[in-house]
Amino acid sequence: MAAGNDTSGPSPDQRLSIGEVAQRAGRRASSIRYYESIGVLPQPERIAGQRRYGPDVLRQLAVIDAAQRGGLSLEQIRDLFTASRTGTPVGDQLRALAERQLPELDALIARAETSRHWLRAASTCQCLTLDDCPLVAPDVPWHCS
Amino acid sequence: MAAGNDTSGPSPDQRLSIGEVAQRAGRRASSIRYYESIGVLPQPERIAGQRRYGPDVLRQLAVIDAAQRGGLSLEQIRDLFTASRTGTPVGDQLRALAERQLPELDALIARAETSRHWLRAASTCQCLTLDDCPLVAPDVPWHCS
DNA sequence: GTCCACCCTCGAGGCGACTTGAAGTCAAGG
DNA sequence: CCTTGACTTCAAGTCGCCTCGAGGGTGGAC
Repeated sequence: MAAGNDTSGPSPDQRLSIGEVAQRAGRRASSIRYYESIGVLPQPERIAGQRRYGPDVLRQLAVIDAAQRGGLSLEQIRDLFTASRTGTPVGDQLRALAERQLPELDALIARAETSRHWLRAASTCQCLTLDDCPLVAPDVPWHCS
Repeated sequence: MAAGNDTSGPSPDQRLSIGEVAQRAGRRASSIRYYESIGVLPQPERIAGQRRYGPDVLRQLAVIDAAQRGGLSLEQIRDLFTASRTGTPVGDQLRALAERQLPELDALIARAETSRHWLRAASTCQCLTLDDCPLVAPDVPWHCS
C-alpha cells in the first residue's frame, strides 16, 4: 500500500495522481493517457515519472465531456483547446464548429425520431411473417396489427 | 460487354446479378456479399458460380434499410429474418426488440437534443478563452456572450 | 482468338474512441 | 528485504459495418 498513490480520500496537496483524476472524473486512467497522447490534454507535471495533475484537469475533462456530448470529435476538441491556448478567440472557433455540426446533428435527430416512430409501431406489431408486415414495406405509412 | 451481366436495363428474365441488385438497391455489391456472409441475406441460387437473385431480394434489402434506420444492428436484423423463416411470429420479435431499443433510442435523442442546445449556444459564443466560457462550465446554464 | 465487363473468393484495412495486456518501475509498510 | 499496489510504456485488440485489392474465372461481342 502506498500512501501517495492512494485513490481514496483527498491527497494532502492538490496534486492528483492519474488514478484519482480518473475516479473523480468517472473515466478510466487509460482514457486520460489516451487524451494526452492525442494532444487533447496537455502533458502534466511528473514526479518520479508519474503524472501529477492540478485541479484544473477536472474542469478540462468536464469540457471534453460537454463538447463530446455536443457531438464534437476529439480532434475538434483538441483544436478548440489549442486555439484557446494560443489566444485565438474561442467564440470564433465554436461558431465555426457549430455551423458545421448543427446540420449533421439535426439530420441525426431527424433520423432518430423516424426510428423511434418505427420502433413504436413495431412494438404493436402482430404480424406473423416479415412478408406481410407493413412495417418493413418501403414507402408505406407504418402501422401494424 | 456481356449481355447477361449488363447492369443497365432490365434483364430478359427476373434473375438479377449482384451488380444489378446493388444498383437498384443503392448499395455496393460488397455489402450484399457481406450480408450474405453474416447470414442476414440467404444464399441465392448460382449460375456458373455467380449469384442470381429473384426480385424478392430488393424487398429484403429494403427491410434491412428500414430496420437499420430503426436502430437495429445487423445481428438483430438477422435474428428477425431467421425468426420469420422459421415461423416464429415476427410481431413478438419486433415487440421484444422495440422494448430493448426504445429506451436506448430515447436516451440517444435526449443526448442529441442537449447537444443541439449546446451547439446553438456555442454559435453565439463571444468568449476569448475556454476558461471564461460558461459553455464549458459544468452545471451552469448555457448562454454566452 | 482477343477483349472487356462483370463476376468469384479471401484476407486485409479503416473508422473513432478507447481498452487490455505484458513487462517493468517506484515508494511505502511490515 | 520483500511485498503490495499504483503507476509507467508500447503494441495490439475491440466494436460494427463495411470497403478494397489481389488474383483468377466466365461468357458474349467482334
